[in-house]
Amino acid sequence: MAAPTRTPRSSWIEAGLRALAGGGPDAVRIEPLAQALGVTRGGFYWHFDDRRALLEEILDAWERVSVDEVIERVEGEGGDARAKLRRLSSLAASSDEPLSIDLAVRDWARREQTVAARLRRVDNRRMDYMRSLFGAFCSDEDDVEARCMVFYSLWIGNHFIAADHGTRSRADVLKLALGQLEA
Amino acid sequence: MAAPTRTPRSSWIEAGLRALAGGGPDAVRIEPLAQALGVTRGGFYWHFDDRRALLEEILDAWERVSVDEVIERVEGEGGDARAKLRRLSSLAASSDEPLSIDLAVRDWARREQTVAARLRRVDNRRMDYMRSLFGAFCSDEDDVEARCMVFYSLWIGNHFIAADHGTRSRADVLKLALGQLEA
DNA sequence: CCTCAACCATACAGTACTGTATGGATGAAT
DNA sequence: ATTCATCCATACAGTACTGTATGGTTGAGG
Repeated sequence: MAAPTRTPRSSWIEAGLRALAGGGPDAVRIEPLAQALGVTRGGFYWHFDDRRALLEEILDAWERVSVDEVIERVEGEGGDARAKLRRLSSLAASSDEPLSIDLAVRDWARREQTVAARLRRVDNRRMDYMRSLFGAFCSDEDDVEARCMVFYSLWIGNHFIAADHGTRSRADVLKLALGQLEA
Repeated sequence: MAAPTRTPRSSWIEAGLRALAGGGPDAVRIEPLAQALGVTRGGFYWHFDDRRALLEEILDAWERVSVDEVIERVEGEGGDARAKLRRLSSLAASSDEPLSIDLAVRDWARREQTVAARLRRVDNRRMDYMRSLFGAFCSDEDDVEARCMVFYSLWIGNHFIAADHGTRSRADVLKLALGQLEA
């Protein structure tokens, strides 16, 4: 082939993902991205048609890993459904970058139809997984659906809610709430 | 006095609130706001120092009404705690503009400390109100706290989650989940 | 009718981008 | 050594704002 890619597509997408996590879609701008990568915009337009195309690929990348990554980490260590739910909830409570992207996409989806469609696919696949976990020890279908919604709402809501809980920590309250779901 | 204000402070703030609801803080720009109001930016800088000052006042306005408005509408019609909770949840499920602002502020708070502080005040006041409602028929303090968190997470999560529920509607699932909280 | 506070329009300079055009530079493969 | 795909820098024109300066315009109160 030819020379090794110094700043390949993936670099732009990764930088874009970081910008999205940090400042939302409006913060994904080519000039700052180039600066962060230590180059000029010269190479960007060789890889991508325009900013819009990058945004699409950023969402592609997010959609591709946002479900599998989570499920793999939970399934990898075995255990029963309850153990997996506990692992899933501790994973959801962590505040790393993938989660920040998730939250940014959620807000973005409120104003862009195409983003909403992707979020819907992701949420449906995650919900399916949760259904399988709750379904393992819960026979009533209505009950499973309700528990999934509560579980997922706590997962997401935890990061969008800023309330204090007096003497208790947020983790304490989450533990209490999630305890009910395992019964 | 002098001539009546044609485009007073409040008009700019209201327009800003609408822009915030529709496109987040980055969409609150003076030039488009002026266009929406049918004027030029001329008058804006008579009322406000700069864009930042408008953003502050927008948040002031939101913070001022976002708690009281909700509580007044729930308390106004009387009934017991359970009835109030049902009214509160139906109010939270509606997708009007005040709620859009709420969601926009939540995402905004993730990247701005000053916004996070305001959100915290609002969430704490709302949480206090919910505590009083759940506390009316629920003696265990841990239980009250957990129920508040679940209730509020469903309230917020409902709008940030895009999953489908098979044959059930979102409203059905919410009803099921909230039913548990009233027991 | 005059005044003055409140408001609005216009013009200007500046910033921070966008996308396009063009001419390199680099290094593995031949 | 040459080629060629891959990547990068620079320059340009254009857009959409920002904040400032300045000089109207408007209409109720005196």
